[in-house]
Amino acid sequence: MSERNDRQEFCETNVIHYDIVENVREKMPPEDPVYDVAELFKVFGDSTRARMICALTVSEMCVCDIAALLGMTSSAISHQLRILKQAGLVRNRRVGKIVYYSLADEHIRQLFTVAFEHVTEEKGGQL
Amino acid sequence: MSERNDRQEFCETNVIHYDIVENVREKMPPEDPVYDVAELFKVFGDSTRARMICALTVSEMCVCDIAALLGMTSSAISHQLRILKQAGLVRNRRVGKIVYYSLADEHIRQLFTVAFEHVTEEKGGQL
DNA sequence: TTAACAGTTGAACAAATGTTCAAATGATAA
DNA sequence: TTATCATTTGAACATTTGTTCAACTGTTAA
Repeated sequence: MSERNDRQEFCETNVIHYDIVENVREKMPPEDPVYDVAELFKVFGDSTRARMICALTVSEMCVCDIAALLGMTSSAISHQLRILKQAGLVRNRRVGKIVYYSLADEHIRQLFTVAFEHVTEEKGGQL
Repeated sequence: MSERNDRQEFCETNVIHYDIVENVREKMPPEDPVYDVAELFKVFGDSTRARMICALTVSEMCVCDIAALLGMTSSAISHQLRILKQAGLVRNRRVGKIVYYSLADEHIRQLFTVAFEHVTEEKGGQL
């Protein structure tokens, strides 16, 4: 996590395009939410967690079932579920010994949908 | 990156809800795109890169200016721009000594917009 | 040619991350 | 109670990752 950085090299002291830098500084979104967004994407940015989220998009599932579906140990899944829970992305409910997990927010589906559109369009980027 | 995993513990051999697991297995998106999506999110999931993308949302910028704006060295920025370039998220054009970078795709803005909505709504998640 | 400088690159290093393993909970059923 | 089992947890480990530093391109201008 990059915090403040006072280290200054060469190039940094004399900005080339002062007007552009100031313009962007004014108009770009405030710092804190950007860090939160990065944090959110970081949680999505692991293939195991991404697969778990895709699975939970279809149906509520217990730890054991997710582990079976993805071919991993319950321990590994549980660790990742904890991360998803802390990020507020999943909810859970307990029924006896079994804990069912489900998606906590509709934004998640939306983000994955747009991301899927992006990766399935074969490099047809528009300027 | 989690590849295949043949390791089986206890819980994995006897799936609790066979019907649910099979249902999800059928309906969840195919494997490969999910890995691509995770890869995309991983690129977004670093605060430096996220800040760079937010800056480029406002205006095209050169390496030096981005470094000045974010208070980092050009080297660090250049390394990250390479990652963004490889992911197909930024384009660049050279004008003399200066290299200008800009966003390559409209999906990026869209993804960040939705992500911002998510993080700014203070935990008001709907079921 | 030479000097200056924007940008890139590779090696090195510290910090963060995901999985495994073993042990511990917590709930059910005998 | 005891045994069983789904789940959680913490420590350990290997791997990945971001930044720094120094050296190197490539372009401009003297």
